[in-house]
Amino acid sequence: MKKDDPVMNENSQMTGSLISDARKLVQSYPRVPITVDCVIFGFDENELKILLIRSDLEMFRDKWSLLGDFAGDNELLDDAAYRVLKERTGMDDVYLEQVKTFSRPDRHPGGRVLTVAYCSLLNIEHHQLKKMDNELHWHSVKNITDMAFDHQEIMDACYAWLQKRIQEHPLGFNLLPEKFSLRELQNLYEAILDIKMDRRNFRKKFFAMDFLIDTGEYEDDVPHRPGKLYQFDFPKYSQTKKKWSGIDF
Amino acid sequence: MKKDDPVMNENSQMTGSLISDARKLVQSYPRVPITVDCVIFGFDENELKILLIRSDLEMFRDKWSLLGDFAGDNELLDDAAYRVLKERTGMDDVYLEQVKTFSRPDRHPGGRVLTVAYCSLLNIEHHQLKKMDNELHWHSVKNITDMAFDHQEIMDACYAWLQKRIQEHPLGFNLLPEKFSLRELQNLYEAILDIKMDRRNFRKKFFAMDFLIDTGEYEDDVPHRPGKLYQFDFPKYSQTKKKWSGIDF
DNA sequence: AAATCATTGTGTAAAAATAACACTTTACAA
DNA sequence: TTGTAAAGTGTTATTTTTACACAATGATTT
Repeated sequence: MKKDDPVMNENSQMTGSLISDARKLVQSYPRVPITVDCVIFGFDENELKILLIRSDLEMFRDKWSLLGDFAGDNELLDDAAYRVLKERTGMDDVYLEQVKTFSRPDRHPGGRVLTVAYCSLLNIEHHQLKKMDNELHWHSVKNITDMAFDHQEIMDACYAWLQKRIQEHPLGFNLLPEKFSLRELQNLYEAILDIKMDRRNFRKKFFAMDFLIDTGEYEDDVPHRPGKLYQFDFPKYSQTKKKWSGIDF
Repeated sequence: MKKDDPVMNENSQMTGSLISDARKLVQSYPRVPITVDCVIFGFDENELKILLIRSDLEMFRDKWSLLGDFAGDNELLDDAAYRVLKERTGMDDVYLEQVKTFSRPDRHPGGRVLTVAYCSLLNIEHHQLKKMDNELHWHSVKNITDMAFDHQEIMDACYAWLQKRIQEHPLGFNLLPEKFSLRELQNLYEAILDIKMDRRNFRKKFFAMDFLIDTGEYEDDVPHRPGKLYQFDFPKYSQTKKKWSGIDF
């Protein structure tokens, strides 16, 4: 690839000569095992939760692990992450986004494994823990310790990503039921951002955005005055392309 | 890894059994060639530029390519990206950040190659194009067509990333000389965001942030009243941890 | 030396967004 | 019927953002 590269070979790029056999070039590259790891967030009892499984590695015997798997041959990373989600939660159509790739050579005890972290948000109520998977549990994000591999670092990165992202994009709704009260929505933001917000200003803000549809329905099962239930108007939102412009460090 | 996985093997995870040989497990994973690709931005003549090289693949004979290389065995991806930068630009200490990983199986004609995109910002004046690399050129971001591989997509992703990032973090200064005038700074923002800004408000904004150090020096070589030169106070900035909180879709 | 030119540098007022803050209403439970 | 817990609602002060115009400066030209 460059003149002084020790691993240079006949297929490497050289000024002035073109490579005709792309396949041969690619075959000369080192190959690395790739996994995807999903940081699956849920929201329950006013706490942000994350879905973890006990590590299946002897050396991480009592540690918790993100849900992941290797990427299959010719499998898109997004597809691999969806596959993991489907296998573990039984859910389709889950919010999923790539966050960051981690490459520390010593991050896996079995040798170099590169992992691509995904952040996923789902409604915890739609998800039935499989009985067979009794090592699969929801954990309060605040109480997590003892994670396998570099999964703490990955989780931290995804959590920070979520905190930022939720303020600029309407993804939080994926953590709630389709119909939700404003109180639930505010609890969600307060839990994720770990701050308290003024209830009146919070409502004003969301009503002003004008993406909440009043369903006409009310909360049920609450031991006090029930609140109205709303839906987020995703179609309207996606038509409304917002211009972003405001420098602020 | 899961009960119904067709590629399951003796090392796969199974409920209730622990894997003792991590190395063997990892060896069972498919391996993929990994590259890094650097989207190197520069700023010159009030335009945002990107550093490209002619593709060395026969089939992309007349196309432009990002600067990249495969990741070496046990090489951190960040290190690989720094290495590419150093080799191509001769520069150290360049701003660099991972943006996104691209995995389309058909993105490389030589077979599956995963690439991790990095965004890099440098002061174009500090960089001398090597004579030997006469296929290495700065291109105005607005005029780029005919890129090899999926490099247009990668560039677009990095450009969008930059537009967003520059509004929230002080990275733009990496594109300017150490000492710069407010006019240069504004031109930079206007070029990157592709908008016009009010000069007075722009100044007010930056002065209010209070991270600009007045060097006491003035522009030179301008055919009109010279502007003051400023430096960005990175140390002060990094001590000032800003709290981010404002929902806005 | 004077005039011209291009750009720097500066302030204010109106508008919009945000933050602070308290009481009445409602449904359920006792 | 009363008590309780949360829903629902409006105003004011503060801050931030926007819009907008003219005098000062240094270099260049005449």
